[in-house]
Amino acid sequence: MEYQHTKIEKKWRALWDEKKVYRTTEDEGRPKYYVLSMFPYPSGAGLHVGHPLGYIAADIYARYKRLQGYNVLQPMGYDAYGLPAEQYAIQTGQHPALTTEQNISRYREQLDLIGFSFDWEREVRTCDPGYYKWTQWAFQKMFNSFYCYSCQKAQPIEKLVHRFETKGTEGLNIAQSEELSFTAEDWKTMSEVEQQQVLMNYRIAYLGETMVNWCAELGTVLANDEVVDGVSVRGGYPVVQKKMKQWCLRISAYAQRLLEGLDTIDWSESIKETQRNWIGRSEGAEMQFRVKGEDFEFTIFTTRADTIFGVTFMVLAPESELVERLTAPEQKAAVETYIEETKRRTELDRMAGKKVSGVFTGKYAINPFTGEEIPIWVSDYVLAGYGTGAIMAVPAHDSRDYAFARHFGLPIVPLVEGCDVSQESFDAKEGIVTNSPQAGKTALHGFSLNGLSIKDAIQKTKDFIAEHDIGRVKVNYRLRDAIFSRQRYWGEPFPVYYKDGMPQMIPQECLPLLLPEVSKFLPTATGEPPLGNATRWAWSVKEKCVVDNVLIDHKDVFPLELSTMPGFAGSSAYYLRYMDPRNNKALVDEKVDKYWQAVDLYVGGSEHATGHLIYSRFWNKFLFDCGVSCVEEPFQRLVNQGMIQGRSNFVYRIKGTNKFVSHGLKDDYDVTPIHVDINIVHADVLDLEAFRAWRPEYADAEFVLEDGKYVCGWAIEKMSKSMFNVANPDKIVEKYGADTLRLYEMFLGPITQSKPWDQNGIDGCYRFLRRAWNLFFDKQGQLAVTDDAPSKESLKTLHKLIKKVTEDMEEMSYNTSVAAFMIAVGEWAQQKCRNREVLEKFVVLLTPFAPYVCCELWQLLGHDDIVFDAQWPTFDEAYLKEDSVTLPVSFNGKTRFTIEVGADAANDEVEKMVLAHEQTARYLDGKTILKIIVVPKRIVNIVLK
RNA sequence: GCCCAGAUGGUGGAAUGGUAGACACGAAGGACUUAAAAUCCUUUGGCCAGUAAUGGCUGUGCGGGUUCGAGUCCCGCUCCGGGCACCA
Repeated sequence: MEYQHTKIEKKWRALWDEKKVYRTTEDEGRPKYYVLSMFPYPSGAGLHVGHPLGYIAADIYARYKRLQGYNVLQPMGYDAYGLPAEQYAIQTGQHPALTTEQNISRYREQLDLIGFSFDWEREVRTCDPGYYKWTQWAFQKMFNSFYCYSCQKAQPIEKLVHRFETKGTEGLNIAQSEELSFTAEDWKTMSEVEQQQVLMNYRIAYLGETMVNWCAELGTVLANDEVVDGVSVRGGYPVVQKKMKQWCLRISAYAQRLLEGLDTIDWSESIKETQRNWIGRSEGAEMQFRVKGEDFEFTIFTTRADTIFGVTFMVLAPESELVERLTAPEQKAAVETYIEETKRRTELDRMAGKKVSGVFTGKYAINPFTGEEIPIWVSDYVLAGYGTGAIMAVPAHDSRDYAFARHFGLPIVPLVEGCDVSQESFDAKEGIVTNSPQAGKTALHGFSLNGLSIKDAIQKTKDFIAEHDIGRVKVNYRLRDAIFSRQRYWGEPFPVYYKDGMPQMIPQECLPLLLPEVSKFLPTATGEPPLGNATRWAWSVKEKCVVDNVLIDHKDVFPLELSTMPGFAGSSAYYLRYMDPRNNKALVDEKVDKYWQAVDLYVGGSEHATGHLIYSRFWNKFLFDCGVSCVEEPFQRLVNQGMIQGRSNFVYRIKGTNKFVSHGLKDDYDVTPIHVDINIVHADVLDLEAFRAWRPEYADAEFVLEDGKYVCGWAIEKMSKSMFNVANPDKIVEKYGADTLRLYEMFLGPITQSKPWDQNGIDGCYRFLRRAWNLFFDKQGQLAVTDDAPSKESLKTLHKLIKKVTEDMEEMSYNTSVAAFMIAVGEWAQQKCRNREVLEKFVVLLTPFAPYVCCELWQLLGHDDIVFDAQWPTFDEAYLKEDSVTLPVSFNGKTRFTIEVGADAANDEVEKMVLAHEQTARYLDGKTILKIIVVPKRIVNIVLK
């Protein structure tokens, strides 16, 4: 029988489906394992070969775990909300739900071909009301919570209300937008709206007026991770800073836990580092500076408290509220002009220009240690959003302060022994501190840092600051709260209405609040988000929401929130929903959650490092605090698959003609390279007929060939439709089969690495499968498996293979496993091994990689059950042992002769043998042995004096 | 500027401190074939010597070091990729 992949794969696809082999249920009797691939956004272009890379790797692992006896959960779904479908809707009027639905069907078709062991009964779609009900639910829970720093967790807002009623803000240690201070009495006299406004300052999901990234082209605000280099990630449109009232998530409250959690999870160092950078923890101190001649103090943040004696000026951010307060009348005009100027410069200019600019406020601060007067300046190199928006400038030890001091001729005072600040600042945090003022000249208690290392000096200063009430030790984070509103249509609607201008949560029993139909997907005439176009908009599947005897669906009395949630909302807890996707009563049943716990292996792209992977961790920690998720970190192990790039092919048209010249001869002509569809090129050789048929303008193309062939040029580029280099998995499955595609994608190289797709290598994997198949059949095509005792060699080959593949599994170095399979099959072919025992185990080993052909072979071997229920074989070292080993013996590194010893010979045995060897005596003539090094089974080295 | 990860044949890539280049592609040669495809076999890091079997030298970005022995460990560079960035 010949290996017919099409027939086999068709047969088993139907059988798997019929027998529901991938259905997973909770089973207390078996250990669980949760494998998850990041769910895709179903784009119109369909899957290319890059997409399944991670899925295949995850699937292999899932199948391996199952063969090892684990109860494996491996679901799949769709991240269905997103901008492309909406942009498409704006252009064509096609409802995004429809486009999304079509794209999903296409994705499903493609995914089904490749033979994944997904339990499709657990499929989720973020745009499905049964799903986003729980996204809305989680949002409401965040609205109704605050973050307590003392107990390090989220708490219900009622607790805070109670606290305000009894103690006001006294001794409060919780996450907040700004520091408020009031007594219990104050609280009680506040109106309800005032109380709501106060609570907004503490809620984890809160409505805040903040600087946001506004993208005019997309008509929406964007989160920090959606903006790179001043333009939107999607579309590359310019983004400006704008103050707007928006829903935000107080993710900054979780900064420390997000940081600490990284040490408990098995993720690549680079992605952890990316998250650490993004969180940006910096330990320092806040210090108060008094303003000269006034009873007014302002606070600065510094990580270099030790440099207090080198402060020669202060700088305020232009946007800082302090600027107005700290501008002397005579400088008012100059400061205002400067601030106007900075406003006009966009974020991008500020980054690109890096021109030193600033203006003096006319006022002076008092150095709390020395009493010195320090001029206060305003400059845009200080950011309003970080720290306190004000700094103490130490030009000797900070390059930005240095540039500023040089530009404006301000003094520079070095504080580190032996440093040279004549050309540049000394930013290093190493060295011995000097130049503290002489005792007596110092304003405070003869405080001196001289002779200390910088590290010790920082600590000493911090201690001093705290003791003398000059300031306090403070940790700052770069991580900002996530802006949670988008002025778009295709997203989860907020379950929020407004009463007296204050947001109210739609009653939980009315969830989900469905996304309304709109007449058009653009903003309304009055500039409201697209949801403003809806006429009937607050409707619920269950019942109408009535408040104060008025239907909430009443625009004028209870306006609804018109923004929708961002893309990351739906993807933040989907792994929990997979555990219990049809549950109507809870996001996930407690018992079910206890069983599946968290994702054991998560596979996806590293581009989500500062987006989804942070939001999801935050979201899960919040749910953990609420007792919904039972594990604090949602993804225990993360593997980032690399990107697959495209390998484009080119033809070379001679300018002004319809004549194409082969790659090797192109230098003899004046040519234009043109991208050519890689599907009509095989092994870089162009199919001339297919090319003529490809496009009408090439119908009568002429060719200049080399060796009778047209050879195309090539280049590695991003895989994209416009470069005609998209390798389509369907086509490969058709030609070679899904098993070959799976093997080849893994064989390409380590999965974590980015690499170009090279169609040319795929034959090798196809050949391997055919050879493997042929092990089971004789020349006449009859099944030729025998029950004879296996030969020693074939067992050795087998156990070598089991060992290698099992070891590779944990590391997911599947490329070397595939190589091991190839070697084993080669060896068995040579050994003429047809032994059932050996070949059966081989089939089990190969199953995760090539499930179709293995099912077929397993059946041909006479099994009634499916190979997925087989047992992963274990290896026996005994078969791998050699009887004897040949060891090269070298003198001072040069090989002289070899000896043969037993495989498990001890070192001293080998040594004795070497010494007894007659050639040893000859070499040693007149020399002394310094040392004999025996490397077991490898080499013997004798060092001579 | 700071942080992280990497650099091995024509190509993708293998190598618990122990025979570098597994495996695959590509290339060259051969077998079968009218021919082609398919399949199979041989060779394939570089240089040198030899008719040949073979032997020698050299070789993992560059320069040092540790070691009997380094692609692997340490120090210093160069280059490429990724992250952060007037974050005080």
